[in-house]
Amino acid sequence: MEPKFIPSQVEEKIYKFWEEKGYFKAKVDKNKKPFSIILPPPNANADLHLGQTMYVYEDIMVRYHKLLGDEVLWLPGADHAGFETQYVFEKHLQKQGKSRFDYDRDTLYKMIWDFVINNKSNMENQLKRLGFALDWSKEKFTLDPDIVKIVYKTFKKLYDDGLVYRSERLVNYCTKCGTGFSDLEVVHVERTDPLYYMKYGSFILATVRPETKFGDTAVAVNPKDKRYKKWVGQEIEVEGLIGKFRVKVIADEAIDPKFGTGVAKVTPAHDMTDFEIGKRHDLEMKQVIGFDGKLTAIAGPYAGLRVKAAREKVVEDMKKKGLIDHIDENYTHTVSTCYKCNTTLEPLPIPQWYVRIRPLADRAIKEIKAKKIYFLPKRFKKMAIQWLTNFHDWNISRQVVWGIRIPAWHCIDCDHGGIQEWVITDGDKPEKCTKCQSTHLEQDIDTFDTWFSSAQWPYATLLSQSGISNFKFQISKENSENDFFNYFYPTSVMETGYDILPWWVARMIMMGYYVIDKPPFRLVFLHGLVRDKKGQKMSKSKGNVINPIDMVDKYGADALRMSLLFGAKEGNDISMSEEKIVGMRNFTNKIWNIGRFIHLNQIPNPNVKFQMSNTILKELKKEFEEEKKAYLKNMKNYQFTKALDLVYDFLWHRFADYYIEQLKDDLRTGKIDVLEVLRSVYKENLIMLHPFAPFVTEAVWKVFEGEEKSILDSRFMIQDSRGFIHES
RNA sequence: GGACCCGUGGCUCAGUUGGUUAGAGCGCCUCGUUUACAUCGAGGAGGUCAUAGGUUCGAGUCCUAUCGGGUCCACCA
Repeated sequence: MEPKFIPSQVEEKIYKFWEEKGYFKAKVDKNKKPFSIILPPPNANADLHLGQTMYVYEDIMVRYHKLLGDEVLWLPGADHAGFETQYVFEKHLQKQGKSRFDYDRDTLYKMIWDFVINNKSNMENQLKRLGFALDWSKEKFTLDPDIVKIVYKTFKKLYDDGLVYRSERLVNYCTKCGTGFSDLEVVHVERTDPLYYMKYGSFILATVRPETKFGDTAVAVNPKDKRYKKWVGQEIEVEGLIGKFRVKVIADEAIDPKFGTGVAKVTPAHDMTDFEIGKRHDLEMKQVIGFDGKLTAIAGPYAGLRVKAAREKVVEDMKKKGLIDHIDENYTHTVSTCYKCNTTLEPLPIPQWYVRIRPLADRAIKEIKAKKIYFLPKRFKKMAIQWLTNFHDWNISRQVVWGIRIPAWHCIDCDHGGIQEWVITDGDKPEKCTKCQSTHLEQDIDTFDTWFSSAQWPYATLLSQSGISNFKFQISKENSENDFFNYFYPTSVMETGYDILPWWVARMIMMGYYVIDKPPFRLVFLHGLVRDKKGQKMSKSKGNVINPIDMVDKYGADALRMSLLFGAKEGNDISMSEEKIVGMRNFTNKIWNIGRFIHLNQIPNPNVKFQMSNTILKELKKEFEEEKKAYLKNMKNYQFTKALDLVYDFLWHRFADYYIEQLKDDLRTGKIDVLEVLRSVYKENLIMLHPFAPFVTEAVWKVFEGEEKSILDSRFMIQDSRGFIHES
């Protein structure tokens, strides 16, 4: 044995050994208890970041359950990450002086496909470098044909059940990224903008968006506002920049009499509230801002200007005409921005597909309250319910090429008074329009929100394992012919960062119950965010990012893994620093050297007699039993940090610093009882440590037991109250 | 406007149903290297547990308020 543990010499060899010997492969074994986790699928085109190394919690659970003797499935996957990936790819194109508009849809899709597939193995290799005991034979990609098929079927079922509908309401649209979003992707930013009090016919009213006035189709006041009562129902004439125009005065509860002058212009095409008012009063929609972020022809001479420039010009011209009463320069309000590029989002009228959320969310809330799904830490249960309670209908259409195209076709021939007839299938192009039998059908150009497919990930991945030809997609029924699915679904644990609770976890619960009538998982275990050593968020711009693979190269996977747990509580944010990883590297070396010392001295002297009466040995055995008991209790309760802490402290500061020092001479003189106790206590500690530090424990194990042996064949031996030792 | 988290030695954090002299890692100080490990060992300094009340025989731990830091949500033009 080397005097130091050198991870780079053993890690890859050991991982390959595990894979080749099938230690990570799961199969249906009804004599064993199943334990299953679906890995949150990392973005296929991106490198792993430190946040994703937190999935080490899953590896800990997985290996722990293997050592308990359970049948374990940890299923890997990759996410096509629609909009995210397209965004990255566009940056990529920009560097070459190109843009996505230089290519047609199919070409662009093919290019992104190649880009992603080329990068996908990166992410996979990085998961392997971390030692994750994933069953690679079951890996899925969100764009695998069988997964796509399941996504289509889910969509069709939702549609058939009336839970998907098409609506022309306003969507938060990013004119730079060229797509609309769901509520969750909108980032609200506080901003100080001028509030313009402008002369508007007989009124003065306040607005931050004078450039949208060309789309005004009413003026609204609160019905209880006495000041303006007499005007309600009348039409007023307004002197505008492009001539006089007439609008109705309407009364609506949405108007706050205390805001501004209590009068508001109503622009149904560009403001969420105004849109609702417009619906209530049957107002016309005039779109002033186009999808390119420029004003439309309606704006007359201002057409073609971008929003910001248009606003400045409009204000300037209004000032000249004396239409600005005064300006409040210190008005603070919140503005919706794009989470990706920070551009101010425009509410624009685009037809999109929506999921009717209430029935799905209510079911999820009911089941969570009935404790069908548990949360750790407990506080996230409350958060999940709060989220599910506040969800609005979910816009699942994205104006993005990279993704699963929505299986909806509309008929070109029968345009019923502007309302399109849609035919939804589970993927195949329909033969003809159901209304007019026309064969002129055109597919929706939009793709699904990535989260729509990820929401189905647990059941989609497991259903697909039986092969696309014979999977059964039955609602509210047992998938009785799919053993694999029935054995591992519901999965045992969903472990992920708390930051995607609403985006992903809540939606998986909704979809899992809706499609399978069972929870997708029994327990939600949420980990915290990785921060730098000062507790600040890691970001490229701050330059405080730690690349996990660099750390693995330098200190070994075990060190990195343990540094993610050490001194942190499950679910809390964790401060990371290279110093911390160094500390854990030192521990892996300590583990190695304890083994080395025992190994070097394991030559029993036949002339020395057994001395089981040795009091230090008795003490050691007693302390070890206590350690192990506490360890198992903590592991069972998902208190992994505590379990690691226990072994760290025992092995280093008790076993090595105290007991070995005390027994050193006895060991060297070849006392077999001392050797055996030290050996067995040490080996049991290796097993306990294995979920945390799989490589060094396996490496030492092989030195002790032989190259072909694996610590993964070990089982926790538990002594019950009557003193019998058996597998747990 | 609503919700959540945090405030413990220089730094980053543990402290699970309230109970002996409040812990760890790193940092710092002193000492130690003939044969497992200097990626080591022995020893040490250092904390009014944010503040003020309250419950209790007893509170870092429960309750209330205040201050300070962070996060998330929210269609007031």
